[in-house]
Amino acid sequence: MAETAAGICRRCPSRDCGLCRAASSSDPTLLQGMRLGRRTVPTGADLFRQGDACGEAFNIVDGWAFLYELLEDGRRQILQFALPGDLIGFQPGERAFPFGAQALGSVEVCVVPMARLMAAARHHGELALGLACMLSNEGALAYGRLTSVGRKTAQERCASLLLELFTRLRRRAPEAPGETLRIPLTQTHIADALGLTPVHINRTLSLLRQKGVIDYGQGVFHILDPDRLLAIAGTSPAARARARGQSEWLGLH
Amino acid sequence: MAETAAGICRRCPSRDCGLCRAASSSDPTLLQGMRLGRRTVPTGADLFRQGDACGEAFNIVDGWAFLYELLEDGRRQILQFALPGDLIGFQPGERAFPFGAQALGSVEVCVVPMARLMAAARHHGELALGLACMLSNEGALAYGRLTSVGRKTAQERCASLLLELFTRLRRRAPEAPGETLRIPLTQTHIADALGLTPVHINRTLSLLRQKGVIDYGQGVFHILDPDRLLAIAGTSPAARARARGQSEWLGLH
DNA sequence: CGCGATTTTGAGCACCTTCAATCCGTGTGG
DNA sequence: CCACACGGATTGAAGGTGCTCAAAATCGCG
Repeated sequence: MAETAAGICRRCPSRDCGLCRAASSSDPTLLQGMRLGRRTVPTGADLFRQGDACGEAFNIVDGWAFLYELLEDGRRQILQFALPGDLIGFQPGERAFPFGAQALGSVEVCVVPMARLMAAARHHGELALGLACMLSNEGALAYGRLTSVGRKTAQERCASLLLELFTRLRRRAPEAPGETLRIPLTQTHIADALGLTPVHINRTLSLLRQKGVIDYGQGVFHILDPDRLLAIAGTSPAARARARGQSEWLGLH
Repeated sequence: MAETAAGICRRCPSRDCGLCRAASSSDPTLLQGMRLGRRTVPTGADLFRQGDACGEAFNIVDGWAFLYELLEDGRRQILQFALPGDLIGFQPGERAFPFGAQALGSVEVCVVPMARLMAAARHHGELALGLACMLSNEGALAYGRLTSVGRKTAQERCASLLLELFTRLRRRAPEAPGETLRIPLTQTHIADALGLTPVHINRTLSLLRQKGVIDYGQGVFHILDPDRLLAIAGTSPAARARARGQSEWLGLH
C-alpha cells in the first residue's frame, strides 16, 4: 500500500509492450484505472484452471507461464508459453476458460479485471485493435505449433520450438547475449508442448547436441549452429515472415 | 451493377452473424462503406497464398474454405476450416499472410479491404471488440485442434473433428435435420487437418462406421450414436464449454 | 463408356511409445 | 558432513500406432 498504482506502472518492465503499450498509446490515463494490482504466483501453481469463470486477465510481468489442456485420463497438451509482456486469460466472448494456466517458476503478474478491460476497449477502438493484434499473434503461434505437431518429425519440432522461444525472447531482451537461452522448462514440458513423450524428447535433444547444433544443461540452451537449426526446423518462408510479423504487434497502422 | 451494395447486403445470409453483425450492431451505416464487393472463387483455387500481402479480408458467404500451411517438401497442415459466416484473412499487425486459404468447392465471399476495416474498427470500439471476439474464437478452435493432434489417437481425432464441424454447422443452420452432415471434404483433407495420412483416416473412419457410431458416403456423414461419438472424442468438460462459448461470439457484453 | 480422382484394402516397416533401470544434481535431515 | 530422498535426465529393449508402398475397387464426370 506504500506505493501508488501509477508508481508501480512507471517502473514496470512490461510498460512498453503488449497491453500496456496498447492502452497508453490509446489514452495515457487509461492504464491507471485498469489494473487491480500485482500478484505473485508460486512455482507450479495455477493462475486459473479449465472451467474457471474468466473474470480477470493477467499481464505477465516476470517469469514464465504456460497454457494447457488436460484430457480426462491425464494426457496434457501445452498450448502456449507465456513470456513477460504477454497477456493471458483475455477471452472476450467466453464465460469460462477452455484451458488452464500454470506458473513455471515464480511468476509475477499484473491483474486486469476483464470487465474494466472490455469497458475500456469498447470506448477506445485503438485499445481494442491492440487487443485484436495480440489475439491474432497468439493465433499465429498456435497455427505454427499446429503445423509442427501435425506434420513435423521430432527433430523438426524441437528445432522449431527452440527457435520460436529464442525469437520471442530476443525481441523483448535484445541486449542479452547472442545464442544463449535461459529456459525454465523440463523435458516433460517440451514433450507436452510438442505432442511427444519426455523420453523421446530426451533422445531427440541428445541427437541435436551430438550433431553439434545445440548444447544444453541446467535449463540453459546454446544454439551452436543457428543456420543448421533453421534448416532442421523446416521453417518455411511463410513461417519466417510470421516470426518477423510478431516482432511488432502494434507497429503498423 | 444492377444492384446496390445495400441491396446485396440485405439479402446476404451472413448479415446476422460474424463481421456483419458486429459492424451493424456498432453502427448500422458502417456496413455500406466497408465492402468492396462479392467474389466467386472456383473449386480448389486459392483465396490467398502464404506470403501474399494481406490487403483484404474475406467474409465467407457461401461454401467452405480452409486455411493451410505448406512445408517445403509438400507436407501440408490444414489449420482451420472456414464456414459460411466466418471471416478469414483478418490479420491485424501482419503484412503478409503466414498461411494460404483455398476454396473447397465453389465459394462466394464478400471482400473487405483491410484498410477500411481497420479504420472503421479504430473509431468503433464495439466493432473492434467484435473482431477480437472472432479472433479469440478462432484461437480456441486452434487450441482444440492442437490438443487433438498432439495428444489424441486417430479415432479420437476423427471423432473430435466431426463433432467440431457438426457443432459449428448446426449453429448456423439450426433448421437442418438432426444428425446428418454434408461435408465437402475428401479424406485427404481430413488427414491434413488431423496430422495423419489419408490411408489411416480411411481405416479409422471405417472402424467408426463398423462400430455403428457413424455412417458416411458421398461426402455426407451421419452421426448414428452421438453419445458414443462424444465419448470417443474424449471431449473434456472444458472443451464442451468451449463449444458452447463459440455459439455466440457477440452474445455477451 | 472410359478416364481421373478418391476410397478401400493388404503387407511390411519406422518412428515414437512404453516400461524399466540407472544416473545425476539438489536439497534435507540426521 | 554424509546419507538419503526426490525430481529430472539418460539410456536400453520391446512393442504398437500410424506410415509407406502398392494394388484393386469405386465414384464422379465428360
